[in-house]
Amino acid sequence: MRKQTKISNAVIKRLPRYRRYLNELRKKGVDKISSNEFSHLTGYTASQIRQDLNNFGGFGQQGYGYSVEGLYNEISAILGLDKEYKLVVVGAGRLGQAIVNYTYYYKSGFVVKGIFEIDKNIIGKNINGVEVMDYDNIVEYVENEKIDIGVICTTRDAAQEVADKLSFAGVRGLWNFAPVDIETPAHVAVENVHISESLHSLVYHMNKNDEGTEKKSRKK
Amino acid sequence: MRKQTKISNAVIKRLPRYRRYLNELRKKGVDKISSNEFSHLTGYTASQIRQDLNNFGGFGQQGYGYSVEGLYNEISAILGLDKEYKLVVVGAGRLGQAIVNYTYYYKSGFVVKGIFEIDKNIIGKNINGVEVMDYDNIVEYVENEKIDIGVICTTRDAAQEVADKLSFAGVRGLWNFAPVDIETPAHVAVENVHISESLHSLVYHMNKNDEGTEKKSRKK
DNA sequence: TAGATTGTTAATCGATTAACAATC
DNA sequence: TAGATTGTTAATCGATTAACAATC
Repeated sequence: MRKQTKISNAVIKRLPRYRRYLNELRKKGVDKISSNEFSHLTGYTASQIRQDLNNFGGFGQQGYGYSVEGLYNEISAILGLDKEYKLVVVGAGRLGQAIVNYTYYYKSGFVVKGIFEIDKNIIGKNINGVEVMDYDNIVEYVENEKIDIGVICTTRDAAQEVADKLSFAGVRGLWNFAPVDIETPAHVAVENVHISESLHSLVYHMNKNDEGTEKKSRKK
Repeated sequence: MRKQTKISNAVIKRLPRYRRYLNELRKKGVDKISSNEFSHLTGYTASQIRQDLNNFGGFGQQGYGYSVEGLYNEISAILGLDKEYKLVVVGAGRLGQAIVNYTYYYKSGFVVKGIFEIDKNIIGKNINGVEVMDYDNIVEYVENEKIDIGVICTTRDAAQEVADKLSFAGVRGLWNFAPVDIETPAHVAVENVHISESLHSLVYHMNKNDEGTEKKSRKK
């Protein structure tokens, strides 16, 4: 069904970014864009944009460009963002709460069905309209509610065990925020988000910027 | 001073990961490791590990391997994680709170000095021991306290303006969580963290996993 | 010393960019 | 039609892997 079976991950990582810019154009009422204009906007070369898109099909029209709305929809479909996904969050700490909140506001298509906790003091409470439930009941819940994605907002030490439980219960994907690399069976996709690593790389670039410019670094 | 002036970003992005694994080894009391053993642990090839490290110097010893503690310290120094950084967070919503919390627990070397808000109802409160201050006073504060890093936890629409203000006030780096790509002057480093993009890529891989396996996807 | 493992050069692989014919 | 811009092939560039001599 696909033109090629193997599409490189570098390409996949660019699609959400293309989509984000297309969404903004769409909201501004722009209805067509050329790869060249899109290049200026996104910072990717026109060649790369066309190359990337043509992994999935010819979405443009020669002499005209791409339909903003059309391309937005195509990319959404490629990523699977034209469907709805049910999530559970494990861990009701500030990070878990932020994710619930974030998903609630920004992400149509993603519905947080429940938050699971081991702390009995929090169980039964309500975060942004989502019930905090007992972690002991998570397997049953995930099975019954046919949950698609588990979001891991636990400590590092608990994360792999939670991942195993969720995989066993039948989730199709894990979105992990604990600072470990989670391992999953082949049929369960996983995305390990290491927020602190981006901070480390920021610090590296900060210090590199300053190299040899110590004198003029801070005005006043 | 550096062996090469230009080290590729791909290399830099791997360093925090190396460092994380080294830290775990260190805590377990392991004191030496070969590139081959480290390869099994991290998933990178031994060749790549040695290649990466030799961008910065010869940290190993032939016939022996690398000192875990020593390499951990070297990588920390390369990244600049042997110094302290003062941060301010802009936006005291759940995301801002989560970052304060996160930084508080996980990240020695990063001190959140203040959180800035426009909402008068929140100003004056206290989050994890950090005072919520009036956004109107941010430039003065950043200048006086010599803040290194600004963390942007605002809405998309406010983000660039906040970035401009912080850059003007003299921060050396911006860690941006708003769903836009922030632009900064050349002397201000920036890391745009797009959490939702990792969710999109997770969804792609989830659906790809399921392709042609619809029949056997969910047991029971 | 012999064995092990690094540091480093050379070979391969993959991803990006350039070029241009196809076509709207 | 002429002009513009895509889709796609070919060329280039960079990053990863393999190989091995240096050396602890």
